[in-house]
Amino acid sequence: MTEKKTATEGAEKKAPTNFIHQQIEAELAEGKNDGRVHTRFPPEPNGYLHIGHAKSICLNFGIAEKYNGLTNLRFDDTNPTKEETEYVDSIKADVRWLGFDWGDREYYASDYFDKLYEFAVTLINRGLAYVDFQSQEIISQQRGTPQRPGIDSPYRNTSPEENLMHFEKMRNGEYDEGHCVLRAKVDMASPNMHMRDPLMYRVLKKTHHRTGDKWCIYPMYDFAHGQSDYWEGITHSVCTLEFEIHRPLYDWFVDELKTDDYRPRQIEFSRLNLSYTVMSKRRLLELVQKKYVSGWDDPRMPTISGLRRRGYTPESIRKFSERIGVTKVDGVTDVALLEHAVREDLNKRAQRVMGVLNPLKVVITNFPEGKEEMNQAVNNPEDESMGKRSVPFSRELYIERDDFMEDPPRKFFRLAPGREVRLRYAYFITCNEVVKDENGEITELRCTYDPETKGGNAPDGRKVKATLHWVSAKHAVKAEVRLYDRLFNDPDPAGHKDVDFKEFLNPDSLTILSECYVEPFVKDAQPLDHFQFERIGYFNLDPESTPEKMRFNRTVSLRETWKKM
RNA sequence: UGACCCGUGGUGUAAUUGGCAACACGUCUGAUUUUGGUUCAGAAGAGUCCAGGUUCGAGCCCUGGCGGGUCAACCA
Repeated sequence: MTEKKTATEGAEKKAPTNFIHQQIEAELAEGKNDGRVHTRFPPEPNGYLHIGHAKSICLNFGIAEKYNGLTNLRFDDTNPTKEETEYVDSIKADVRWLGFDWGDREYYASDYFDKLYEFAVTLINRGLAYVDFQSQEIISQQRGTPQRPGIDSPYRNTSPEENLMHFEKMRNGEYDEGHCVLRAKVDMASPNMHMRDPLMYRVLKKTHHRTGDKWCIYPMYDFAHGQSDYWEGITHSVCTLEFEIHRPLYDWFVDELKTDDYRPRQIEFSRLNLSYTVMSKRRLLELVQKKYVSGWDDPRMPTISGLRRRGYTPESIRKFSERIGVTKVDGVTDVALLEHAVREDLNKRAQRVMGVLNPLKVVITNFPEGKEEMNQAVNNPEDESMGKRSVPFSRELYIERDDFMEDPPRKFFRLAPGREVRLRYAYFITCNEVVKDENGEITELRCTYDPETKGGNAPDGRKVKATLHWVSAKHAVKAEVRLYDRLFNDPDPAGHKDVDFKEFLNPDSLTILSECYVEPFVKDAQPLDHFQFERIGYFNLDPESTPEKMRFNRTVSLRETWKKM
């Protein structure tokens, strides 16, 4: 239930300072905005949120928390051809799951369509906007290149009256899609392409997920975003680097709108790139649509929903976001940092349990047939309050195939012929016989146990070099376990100019083990419950798991310092 | 041939705003251990893209290079 906590709980008020915090503090010192700090998280509802968004969410809500401000959730829904309520719902669920609360400040760019329209009319009246009837190609040509200035559109000096009439007609649906657009009259010679008379409105005869068929013209993002921030009283518009070049345009629009000194200040930071994965919504959408993964919440996806299903906790994601910091340098963050964050979190909270992934049968020849014993096991050595549980022991067990070697190398100190090891929380056992089938495959181990070592300690003080996990064959729950590996083989799959990122898909990113045995304790587990399978890794119960066929996802393996040679 | 942004160990960040480069991850030792986990102790690894300049002193300031990124969607 700790996952229900809001991010504002906890006492770590001294969050690491970054350049954005520094700028805010400098402004606060100047008394800007009357000391008010107000941020926003502005996703477009055209896809699911990913870990990169989590960074932004943590940053924005973190700023508000640190400086006693507020954060709005605003959907930038200016393009009805790509946006859907399914995405709106998933985004809200993900932000909440991460532990953040936007109160009643849930906004939509579409809330401002009327005001935006009025503002466009104002700009037309001021001679700062005009309707252009040229084709997309011509407009694009006239815009020039970054190196060469653009040239004026022949419609650039149409009178406000005429523009008004045309704009009205656009709104009334009298012009077809693509027939004309409304453009801002800024500067066709600007070195900044975005200032070369950018589009404000286009005709789109599409039904909008919120405004229905009320409009057949829709504002461009660039014409809506800055004003939305302004109307919401946002003081700091934090966004990613690629919008840096848009900033002068946003400022230009807001300067035409504002009535006093207040203007949102945009600050850009570098988006998160994680090694061995892709982070653009376009590519993630492609993976989903072309079925390279099972969906947006496939546990291999870097989406919030994927990470959740994989077994990541909100706390671990927030901790990760905090640790990677915020800068303008764009690089690639090693997934190892993310993995460390979950391990650290899960180590402290995950219920320990024994589960055998690749079973090898063990018969304890001197243990009476039909006899059963219960052993006490610690639920979490990191948290005594989690108590203990009983684990059944009997004559026939399963151990991990990897924990036995017939001809072990020097550094292998698990079970081998003639060798004694400890079964965790149970007894010392010694392997006496290796049973094989006609192919030479080991099918069973015959061992003896030492009754004196009950609980796992020898009264004579003798030691064993290894402790194995095990499960009683008769009592075990059979389960399916899904092992996940990185989705791509390349550290930067999207970073190759001539090779499609899908070329780097890892064919072994999912391994399904259908015959695993877990101790009966997990029977009552609920979807998403976290466990540590001792000596193996962290797992959680998949939402599609059923009591008849339990399914676990491996979140991350335990750190493994022993390397097989 | 343009404009803007960025360059600190392998990776992500820090450096009291000009004072002998710090932290985390990762890696490698060793100790402890009924999880080859955790924990603990320790080590290696950058002299801050390069070259000049200012200064008693530069990762921080200036100049010029070099390298990387972004920008020419009726996408956001």
